[in-house]
Order: sequence, then C-alpha cells, then structure tokens
Amino acid sequence: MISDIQQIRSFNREVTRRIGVLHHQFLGRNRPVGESRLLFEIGTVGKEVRALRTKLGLDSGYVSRLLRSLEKQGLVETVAAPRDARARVARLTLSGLKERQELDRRSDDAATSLLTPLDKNQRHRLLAAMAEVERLLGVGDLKISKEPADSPLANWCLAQYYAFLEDRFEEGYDPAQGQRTDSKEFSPPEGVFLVARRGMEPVGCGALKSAQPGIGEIKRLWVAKSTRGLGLGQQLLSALEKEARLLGMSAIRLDTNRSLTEAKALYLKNGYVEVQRFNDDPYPDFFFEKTLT
Amino acid sequence: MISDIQQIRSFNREVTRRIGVLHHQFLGRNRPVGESRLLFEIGTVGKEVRALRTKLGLDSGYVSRLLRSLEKQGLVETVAAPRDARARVARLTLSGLKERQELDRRSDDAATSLLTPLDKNQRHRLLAAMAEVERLLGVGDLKISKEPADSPLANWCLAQYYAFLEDRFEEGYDPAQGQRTDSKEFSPPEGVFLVARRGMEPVGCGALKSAQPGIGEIKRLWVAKSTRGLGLGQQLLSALEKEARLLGMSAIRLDTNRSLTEAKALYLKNGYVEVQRFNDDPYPDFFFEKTLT
DNA sequence: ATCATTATCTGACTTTAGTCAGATAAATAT
DNA sequence: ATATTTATCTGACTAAAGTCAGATAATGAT
Repeated sequence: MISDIQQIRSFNREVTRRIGVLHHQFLGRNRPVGESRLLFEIGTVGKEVRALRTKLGLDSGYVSRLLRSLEKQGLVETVAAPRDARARVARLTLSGLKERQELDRRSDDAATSLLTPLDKNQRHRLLAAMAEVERLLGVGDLKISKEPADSPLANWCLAQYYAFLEDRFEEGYDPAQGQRTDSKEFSPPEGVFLVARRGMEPVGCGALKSAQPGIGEIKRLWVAKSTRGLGLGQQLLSALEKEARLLGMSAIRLDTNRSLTEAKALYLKNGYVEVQRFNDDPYPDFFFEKTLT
Repeated sequence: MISDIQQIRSFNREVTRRIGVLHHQFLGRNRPVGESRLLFEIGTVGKEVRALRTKLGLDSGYVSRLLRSLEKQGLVETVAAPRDARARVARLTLSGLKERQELDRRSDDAATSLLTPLDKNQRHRLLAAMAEVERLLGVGDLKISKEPADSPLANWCLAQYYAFLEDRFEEGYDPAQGQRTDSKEFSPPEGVFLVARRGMEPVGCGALKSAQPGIGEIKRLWVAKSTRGLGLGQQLLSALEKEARLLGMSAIRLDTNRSLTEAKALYLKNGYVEVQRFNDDPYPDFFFEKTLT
C-alpha cells in the first residue's frame, strides 16, 4: 500500500513534470520565460511596474531590464503613472496584445491536450479531481481577520452574499426587504465584521452585532462557492462566537432561511437550538439560539 | 460557471506555483537543482553515468561537470563500471548518502506540510483526488505493444497477474494448479502476447492463443491496480480481438472466475455470451464465447 | 525650502543551466 | 591488427535569471 506521503510526493513529481513538459512544448517557443510571464501579467489594460514586481516577486532591476527588452521588441510601452510620475505603467502595444493572445491560445491548447485522450466520463472525473486538489491545497492559507464593516472589502463580500441569497432563495432576495442593519452595528465596540481570505482573495465573511444587552446576533455568514466543503463556515462561526465571548455576551441568536440547509445543519451541529421567531424579517424561516459557556 | 479549460489552467497555475514554493522552501537551500536531482537519481547503490544521462535527459558534458562538482564537495565518487571500463558508475560517499537522506527527509516534510492544515476527512479527499488526477493524466501515454511471451517483461506481468489472482480468489491461486500453457502458444504465428505500458512502466497485459483451428482463446488479462478505471481492460480486449481477426480467427472464447466481477462485466459488455464449460481447469466459474464479425 | 522616501533605471556582476566540438580510452567488429 | 563505435571528459562558449550598489527624479513630510 502506497503511503500518504509517497502519494503526495509522487503527485508532485508526476504532475509538475507533466505540466512542465506541456508548458515547454506549447509556450517555450523562443521567448525566455521571464518575458512571457511579464507579458501575461501586464494584461490587456496595462499594470504599474511596482505591481508587476510584487506579483511576480522579482528584483526591481530585473523587471526593468525585462521591460526594456520587451520594449525593444515593440511589444510593450511604458508611460508615467497618472497620479504619481515616479511610478510607471507598462502597457502592451498592438503587437504585444497579439503576442499575448497567441500565448493565451497556446495555453488553452495545452490545457485541451490534457483532455483529448479522455472520454467524457474521464474528463469529468479529471476536472472534478483537479478542482478538489486545488481547493484542498488552498485550505492552508485560509485566514480570518477583522475588517471595518463599511470597508470596500466588506461591501464586496456582502454583495456576494446577497447575490448568493438571490440565487438560492425560492422567493429571490432583495436586500432592501430584509432587516436593515447599519454597518455601525457590526463595528466595535458593539459588534464585529470578519472576512476570510484565501491568499489575497476574500472567500467568506460573517458579522456579529449586539441584539440586546448581553445577547449577540450573527448575520451575513457567507462562504464563497469555491471554498465550500472546507469547513470555512465552521471556522467563521467559531471565530464569531469567540468574538462574542470577548465582548462579554452570554448568548447568541441567529435566523436562517429554509433554503440554506448547510447553514441550518451547521448551527444544529454547534449546539444551537430552535426558538420562537424573534423578528418580523420576511426571509428567515428558522430562529436559533445558543448559550455561550 | 468556470469552463473546463479555465479549470485546467487554474489547476496548472496554482498547483505548480504551490509546489514550486514548497520545493524552494524545503529543498532549495544552497545547492543548484541540477546537483540535487543528480544526487537523488544516483540513489543509494550508485548508477552508471549513461543511465543518469538518459533518465534526466541531460547533455553528457553537463552531467560530467555536475559530477565533478559533487565530487569536489565530497558527496560522490566515480569508478569504472565492472564489465565495461569505458563506462563509469557514480556512487554516493558516506556524506553523499547523508545529504541525500536529508533531501529525502525534507521532501517528506514538504509533503507532510500539505496535509497538516487538513482534518482527517479532508486529507483523505486530497489524497484520493491527487491519485485520481495522477491516474487520469497518465491515460495519454498508455501504449499497448506486442512482446515476446517469454520475455522478462511478459513474465513480470504474469507474476503480477498471478499475485492479483491469489489475492482476489476466495480459494487463493496457484499457477501450477491452473491450466498450463507454454509461452510458445502465446507466440506468433499461433498467438500473441500484449503488454500495456504507461510511460515505461508495464501496467497491463493480455494473451491470445489458438484453442482450435479458427477459434482463439484469451488468457492472462491483467490491469495494474494503479491503472484501473481508465478503460485499459477494454483497450486490451479490443486489441486482442483485433489480433485474432488478423490471425484469421472467427471466434474467441475465454473463461473467468466468479470473483472477477469487472472482467465478467467487460466481457458481457463486449458481446460475449456464456457457454458450456470447455475445460476442466479448477479456477474458472464462467465460460464465454464471441463470434468475430 | 529642505529632507527623507519611493519608484524606477543603469551598470557591473554572479550563478545556473546548458550546448557543442573535439580529445581520450576502452570495447567491438572486420 | 585495424577501424569503428561507445562512454566519458574537457575546454570554450552562450543564454537566462537574478543580485546589488548607486543614480535620478518625483513625492510627501516637516
């Protein structure tokens, strides 16, 4: 029987080898990898040089030299950044865009070539397994942190949350119909707003407010589709309960819609018990409460 | 909805990036990658330089130089090959072995570090998904070819096949008890022996012999555990039927044990129909025949 | 106005990863 | 015995990838 560690090492070896070969075959035509990476990273609308540097993790001098080389090839032009004339923005020229498109096309071809030997069922299995590996490898850098409840990040998460509800609720969802909450209620010292990130990307959120003295209420618990099944909902819930304890709350209540079966299961698993309806919000069907110990 | 190609590209990007970082953190301490690869490939018992060259796909001069560098560091020594004084064998010295062990340990640590953020269930899912990806990516280089039925390769496959039967049959399996077949029967012009490989590694086999004039018999159909679920059994069966047609056979018969449910399903799916027992071999429970068109 | 900081660029350098054309010596074929 | 082939090595070369120490110019802080 192959051990867990052997399985991982074998995966690492085989998969990187295979993808490396693929990359070489399809992309490694004539341009050094550094230049191709840069061409890609600049994107269709251009990007500041400092952004390129941090994103690719390269030395400033090195990036500069790569840009000069791409400029000489007529693929890139750099102009001063609009607000800060020290910084520069690199943009693709017309032929740079064409070149990037070509790289993009080849990258697609490389991806396609992995599917061609497979039948329909096998393709489906491969894609599912790839998604699973990618998701699970991402668990390591899930981080939960407090954010100002009125920050662009928090608002972005809320927009995702509302879109999700709109999609999931049989009756649709209109934020204006729901119970209105001022972002101040989710701010210290009354409450808190947590955002979960994978790397830089926000993938979940949750908010705590004070419902009555000593009783907290959890709202806006959202987990991005790409991150479901990784226990992030549980992590957020635990983190919110911890915050509630720190705020001296002795109980937490929350409500949920009948369509959100995973959420209901999560609450039950965490010792929440069903109670009488405690608001007249039209969306929730179930009301829960838990005493914090 | 993320497209298939986007999913694959995202997988390629994320997984290679992540494994690359890991590799760098754990292994990329102070030695160039080329030297580490060589250190690894030499193995604990030493290896001929030409083998190193072909295995790693490197230029002869380059390998030579890498070996000199490792020699200077006291990690490797080269001696003339026992039978051919032109060739040389590279062997690890004591400190070379230690160094390799250290690399091995770090590689294990790197693998382990992927598992640590996961709970038991997630670990299981990650490992399963990795195995699935690895297997399915390997489908592309499955190759079936004729082999001499008495070659070491064929015998290796047969040994695997017998071990599999021993493991699978309720009553165990002893090759000496089964119907005896001379390897000549599986050789042209009477029959054929096919071996399936993934890359270099043999992962399946199947044999065809002449049972009666114009009637072929398929024996020794084996698919390695690591390759099951990829349709290799089907490929081997189709290839054997094709060979039978080329040999002018008008029908094929075969037998199988009740424990080999996948095999039975495969035969039924391919139009084989159950017939009367046609031998007194103690192992088979079912007997099939198919008319070739 | 002055000073420190930030963003980029340039020149000079290094290491890594190779390639290629012989040179050398042993083995094999004739 | 001689010629050819094979396996390795050495010297001379190149390209890619990156590092580091200033130089320069714009910005922000005091």
